[in-house]
This record gives sequence, C-alpha cells and structure tokens, in this order.
Amino acid sequence: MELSAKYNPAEVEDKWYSYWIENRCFHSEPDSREPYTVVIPPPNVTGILHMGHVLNNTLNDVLVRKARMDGKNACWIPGTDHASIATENKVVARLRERGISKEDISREEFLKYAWEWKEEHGGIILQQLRKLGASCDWDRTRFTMEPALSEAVLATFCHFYKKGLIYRGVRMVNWDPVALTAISDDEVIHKDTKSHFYHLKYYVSDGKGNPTDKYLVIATTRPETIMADAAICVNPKDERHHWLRGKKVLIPLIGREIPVIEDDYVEMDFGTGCLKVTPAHDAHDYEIGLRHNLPVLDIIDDHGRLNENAQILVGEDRFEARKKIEKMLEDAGNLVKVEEYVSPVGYSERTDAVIEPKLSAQWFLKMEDLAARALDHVESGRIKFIPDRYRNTYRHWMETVHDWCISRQLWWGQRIPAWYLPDGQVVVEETAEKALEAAQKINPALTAADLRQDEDVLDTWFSSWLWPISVFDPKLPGHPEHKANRDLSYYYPTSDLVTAPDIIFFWVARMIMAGDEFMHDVPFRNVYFTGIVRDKIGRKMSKTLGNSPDPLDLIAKYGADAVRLGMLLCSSAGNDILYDESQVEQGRNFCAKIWNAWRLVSGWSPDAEAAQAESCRVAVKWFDNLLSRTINEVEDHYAKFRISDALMAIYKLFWDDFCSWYLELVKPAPGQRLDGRTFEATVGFFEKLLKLIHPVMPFITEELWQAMEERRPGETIMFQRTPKAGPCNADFLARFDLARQAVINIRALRAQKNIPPKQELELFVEGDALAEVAPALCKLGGVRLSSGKAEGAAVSFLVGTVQMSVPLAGFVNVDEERSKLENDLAYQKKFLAGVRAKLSNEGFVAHAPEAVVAGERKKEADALSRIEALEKALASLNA
RNA sequence: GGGAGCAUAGCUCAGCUGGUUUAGAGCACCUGCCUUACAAGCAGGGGGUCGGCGGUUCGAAUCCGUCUGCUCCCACCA
Repeated sequence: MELSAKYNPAEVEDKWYSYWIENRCFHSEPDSREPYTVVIPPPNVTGILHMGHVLNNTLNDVLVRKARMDGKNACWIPGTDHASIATENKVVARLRERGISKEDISREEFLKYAWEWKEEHGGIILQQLRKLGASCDWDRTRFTMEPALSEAVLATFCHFYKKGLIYRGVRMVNWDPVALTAISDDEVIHKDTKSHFYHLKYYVSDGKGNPTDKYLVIATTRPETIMADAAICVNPKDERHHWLRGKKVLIPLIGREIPVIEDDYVEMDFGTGCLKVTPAHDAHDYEIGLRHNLPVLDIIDDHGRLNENAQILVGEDRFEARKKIEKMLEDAGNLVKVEEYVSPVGYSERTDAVIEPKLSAQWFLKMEDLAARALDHVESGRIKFIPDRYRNTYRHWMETVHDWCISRQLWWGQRIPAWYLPDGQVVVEETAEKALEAAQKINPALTAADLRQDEDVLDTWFSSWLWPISVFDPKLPGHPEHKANRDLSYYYPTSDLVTAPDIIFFWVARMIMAGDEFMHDVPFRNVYFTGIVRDKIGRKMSKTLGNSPDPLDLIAKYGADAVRLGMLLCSSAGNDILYDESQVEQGRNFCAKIWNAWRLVSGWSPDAEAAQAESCRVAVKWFDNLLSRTINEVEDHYAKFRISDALMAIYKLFWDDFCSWYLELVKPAPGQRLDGRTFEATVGFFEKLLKLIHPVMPFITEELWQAMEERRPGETIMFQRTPKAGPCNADFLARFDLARQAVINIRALRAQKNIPPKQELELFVEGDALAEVAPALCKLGGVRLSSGKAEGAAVSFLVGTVQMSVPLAGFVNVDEERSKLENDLAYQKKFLAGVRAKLSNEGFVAHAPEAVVAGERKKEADALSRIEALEKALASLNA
C-alpha cells in the first residue's frame, strides 16, 4: 500500500469510524469474558461538545479501548440527560423568539415544543463524540427521559415515599424568579455584589399603634421587605438595647406593630445590633421565626414582584421597589443613612437571576441514612477515588448532608406521581390509574376528574442517580424485589467512572446511594476525577470569555488523534488542565512522526537471503528488551490511572528509542538492502508499538495497522491484544546505554574538534564491557574499535566506568585536554569525598537499608575507578 | 468563619513507604544542521540553594510546626 507523504487525518478518521460502526466493533453483549463497563456522564441533551467533554471522554475512551485490547468485554454506554432546567430555559428562549410566552400555552403544548426541540438538537453532542473517536456502544444509547427510564424514576419516587423517606414540607428554598423554579443550594452561586446598607428608624409604639418619639435603628440591604417584618431582634446580652425589652415598634410607611425579641443569632457588633426579622424572605430569619413563633407574611410573588400583602408598591419588581422605597422612607423621615456595601448575593447558576429566598411547599428525600451508607462504601475502600484526597471532600459533605429537595417548578422532566384528593389527602402511585384505585380505597365515590396531579417535576439528578442501573434494566429502580435482567447482572457494577469533581455530590454520591438502595452494591469500583479545563493563563473556559476553542474546529485542523493526545499530555488526575493549542500541535507532530516512521520501514525491500549484520542483531535484541521493560512500566501506570505517564512512556519509546536509535541502527545505507530477519523483527516491533498507541490514538494506528499487510474483512486493531512483556535483560540494557552514551560523546567530540563525519575514528576501550554492543556503537559513531592503548595525543573520556580514548592527531590541543581532565578529576574527587563522608557516618551505616549502603559503596568504587582512569589518561597525555 | 489542597526549571508537571538522582520529564528557549522517513524534523546545550523560617533524623524536595502566596469546596453578618 502506497502511503501519501503527509498524514491526512480527516480522510482516515471518517473512514475508520464508519468501518468500526459497520462491523459493530463497539457493540457488547454479555458473554463468558470478564466485563469492563463504563457509563458516560450523560451530557445535556441540548449541549454541544466543549473542551471538558473532550477531556472526559478521551480519558474514558482510552480506558475502554485499553480494556478491550486486554481481552475484556468492554461496554461503554452513551446517552444524554434531559437536564430539566437548562433545556427548559432553552425552549422558553426559543418560544420567546417566536413571540410565545410560556404562560400563554398549556403544559401539553409546551412539552410538545420541548420534545420537538429535543428531536432536533438532542444528540448533536453524541454525533460530535464520534468525531473524537469515542468507542461507545451506540446501540445502547439512552436518554434519561425516555419512557422506560422515566418509569424507573417514578417507581423510585414511589419506593422512597412508601418507605417514608419522601415527605412534603414547607421549606425556605432558593427561588429563581426567572426560571420560576426552586433550585438546590448547590446551584446557587454566591457573588460579592455592590449594594447599599440602609439604616432605618423604627419608632417605638405607644401600645396603641402610635409612634412615640423613641426609636431604634436597624440596618438592612433589603428595605423593600420591611412590610414583611415580623419582629425586631436584638442580642439578649446587648445592654444598649435592654430598654427595648417588651416594647413594640412600628414598621415605617405602613405602621404595622411588631414585637422586639431577643436571640443569640444577632451579632452585637455588626450593623446597629438590631436585626429586622423577615421570616418569609430570609432563611435565617425564617429559623428565628420558627424559634419565636413569628407569623410568616410573604410579600413577594413568584416573579419577584411585590404582592398585595405588601400594602404599598404592589406589583413593583423587587429592585424597582427598593429604589422607590428608599425615596419614600427618606420623605417619611425614616431613612438615617445609606452606606455603600459589598455583600455576597446568591445567583442562579442557570439564569444568573438573584435568588429570592422563598417559602414554598416542596418534596424532600431524607438523606441521613442513605448518606451514611454511601459514606461507608467509600470509607471502606469498596469504591476508590482517584485522586484519593476527594475522600475528604466526600466525607465532609456526607456528614453534614441536608435533605434533598427533589421537586422543581418546571414542566420538562418527570412529573411528580402524587395526586391530591379534593379533601387535600395525597396518594402516590406510579400511574394515574393506580392512583385512582388508591384514591377510591379512601373514597369509593371519587373519579379521575377529582384527582389533581402535583404540578412539579423531579430534579434531574433524581433520574441521573439511577443511570448505572437504569441503562441496563430500567425495571429495577424502585423495585428492588425485581430480579435483575441479564445485562444488569453481567455489567453491574460498572468498572470505572470518569467525571469532574464539581458533581461529586450532585451525581457521584447519589449514584452510590441509589446503587446501595436498589442493588445492595456499589455502582462502580473506581472514580477518576478529571480536572477543570482552563486556558493557559488559568481561566475557566467559558463562552462569555470566548477562550474556549471549539473542539470540532481543532479536530478539523489537527485531527482527532492529535486533540486526544494534546488533552492527555497535560492531564494528571484531579489537577486542572491548562489547555494550550501547542499541546495539540505536539499531538499532530507525533502523528506525523509515526506516519513517517512507517513510510521509512515500508519502503525497505528486504533481502531474505542476506545474513543479519551484527549491528542489527544487537539492535533487535536491545529493542526487544526495552519494549518489554516499557510495557511493564506502561501497565503499571495504567493500573494506577496515571494515564499521562503511560502515554509519555509510550511516546518516548516510540520517538526517542524506536525512531532515533533503533531505526537509525538498522537503517540500510543508500543502495543497500536490509536482511529479512531484521526486517521481520522491525515490522513486528512496529505492530506492537501501534497496539500500545492505539488506545490513545485510535485512528492513525488503525490506518497503519491496516496498511501493514492485507487484513481480513472486518478485522481491526481494536481487538488485537495488548502486547505482553517478555523477559527483560536489565544488564544488557544497561550496557547498551553505555554504548549509546559513548556514541553521544563521540558525536560531541566530532562537533567540538570539527572532525568531518566521514572520517572514521579509532576508539580504544579498556576491558570488554562493550564487546557485545560495540558493533552498534561503531556504526552510529563512525568509529573503529581497538583494544590496547591509544598512541600519541588522545582525548580520553569515561562512559559509566568504562575508559575510552581516541587518538586525534592534529585535532587535539594538549593543554586544553589536560585542563579538562584535571577539572573532571577534581570533580570526581569532590564527589568521592562526599560519598566517603556518608560512609564514615556511623549512623548511616547503622540505620540505612543494606541496599542503600551497598549503593554508596558501589558509588565509591565507581568514583575510585573513574579517578584512576582519569589519572591514567592524564599520565598518558603528559607522556 | 469552617474544611481541603497546592507551592520543584520560563510553562505544565513526575518524584509512590525519608536513603539506590551528583533533583527528573515533556514543552518552550539557545546553538549547529534542508544528513535521500520526518524542518510538524535531526544533533547538541543552558536553566532549579525543591516558596521562607524552624524542628525531628545519621540523612529531608519527601515527615512535623510555622509564616507567606495561590486554588477549590462549605457557610455566609442583616
């Protein structure tokens, strides 16, 4: 097969991905082999590929391809997440473009639009993953809101409800007035925000609702909420305010009377030491309200506007109301002063709206017991985190866990399977039919029309926590008595999970809980946390900053293999990735190197009759040993999830050892032909190297593997076995390294003395340490080997402990050489002194491990022989 | 405020239970080369008192304390 001079990734990548799909190479069915299972962290169905996905899925693919080549039955489940808030926002935005407001249409109409949107844009990201080379089992693609998985979610809700772990409660939630939904604490981002600190006078009431001339001053950032005040609170230890005990004060503008109460919560030295308590609009105030039995008055509606309860400014937006009430308070003489103030304000992660603390009826899942069990799975080591330090983070969260608010005031998602009876009773069942049956047991007269289903949907994570189970057997979640089907029994628990640390609680912890609840087993054995992809100056990649390259552009420009390698080069587990395009360039260069190496080898026409040159025999023996050693290293790295180290070991083996040394050693001179034995060995090495590289760079390795020889239809490198390490002669490798070093020294010598490359040098080596490897050395160094002593002025040097000298009549300046040798000698003596100091240290000899002491003695002996050799060289130079 | 982590070459990081390294790698940089696989390359080279200080030890990049500077998570004083 004729290879083009340049590697063309675009052509090759499309060709082989189609080939893999056609031959169903990614598909897995249970069989007698050991399974290797991973589930994709499902990306948002409306999402598009970003650099974080590239990192995550590249790592996933490397692990999957490696396992496949190790002979395991590898199965990688792809799929998408319905992402209720994000998707609903996008649908709302698109409807708005068409001039349709969500409030103007029915739930059913809205969902119709949403599904349309999903069919149109959903799954784009899965197509993009194919460009990256992801070897997912596409036949098994899942979606968290497909019917079977939705049923699993509803069954799960019923399961926990019937266990008494799900309850409905009034809670202070984080209300997003734009998305019109409650969001979890974890979805609130606190940002320091410039605002004002308003100091307001509250006059003490005379008892009949009239102001006296006495007053107190409170400080607030939210003057628009004073109409909802239920009390003024001071610290009981605060003597400045003891005169207020038992008094009532009047809310400015509306004159409503509220009590002064005392609570330790109030900081005496913050603000004025007086706190207005507004239970409906502040989480802490709500807690104080509970302690003091204060009434709750809600004056803000779902859109963040003041309602009738406010009495004034009704219908105004909360921020408008703030501006207006400032003026009103000033006019009324209640405004003492306004300070500039920076305070942390909660924003919605999704809509960036300022969060409004709001009391609302929500569904909760009790977490205490689930969390305790989930913690144990990690503490006991049944689940391993990589890197391990995330265990601390995990433990901390699991020990301080709050109940999980699982309801969302949205339409896109699984609707809560709770039905209200006319009398307010609630029945929870998986379907409307079952709910009616249950309701009729309470009141036989009821009909379907009497039941009203809860309007809310479930939190997206309430479906994704089932993912490792429901992708295989959606019937199981919620029905622990159900016998797991064949897929679930075979593939569960999954092997590894690759994900970002920011969803350790949202997703990882909850999958562990669901796995424990329904499978009584962990959902995965190892969790590999990737870092966050940042740009090269450390900023998070974001659309607004515009610092995030489009992965597809990168793939088009450099090829998927290059992008994969670029991503992996700089990624160690748990560390943030500082992405720089130069890394992708490095990946592209590596592709070119592999390509060109094969162009060289494939261009040779071997002579089957020719005898193998000694230099070739040595080279083959060397690389065979080196390959074994490197394979062992690589396996060790993979076993410890040190993917970038494994990659680097392979990269250096190919580039530095195979290309720069091995190929140069066996490369026939122009016009010459290589012997058949060496050629076969070289092709064999090349194939093993391709197999080692394949998990990281699937496309170019497939292309070359197919180009090496005629393959059977449907055959692929994907299913070739990872090369096994043979025996490794470490001593031989060490001697070859000496020869290699000698070549480097001789090359340096040529450069230094301006000796033309054509001129052969005569090299004298003492002893026979290099006897076997010398042929290789001679070829690359352009030297002829002699024994005995160099005549006349010569350059002496040491490689390891081997003394070598090259007579260089006409090139050597004796004085220069002498001073160099003297420098070397001085250095060796100093080094020897250091080693001897250590050895004469009684503590060292007594305490250090034997091997270490022996090592030092070896150093001492080596240094001595070097000194001896240098002295000899000096003597002969002087003679 | 609570918790966790990081600090090693210009950059990104290895360095695993203290000793076998006279602190390594990749990239970047500098010098010389278009040598018929590859200039997306080849051959060389420079560059670090392992953040500061103290301690433990025969021995510390490694363990302990402390300081400084960053990062993340949790909670946020109205």
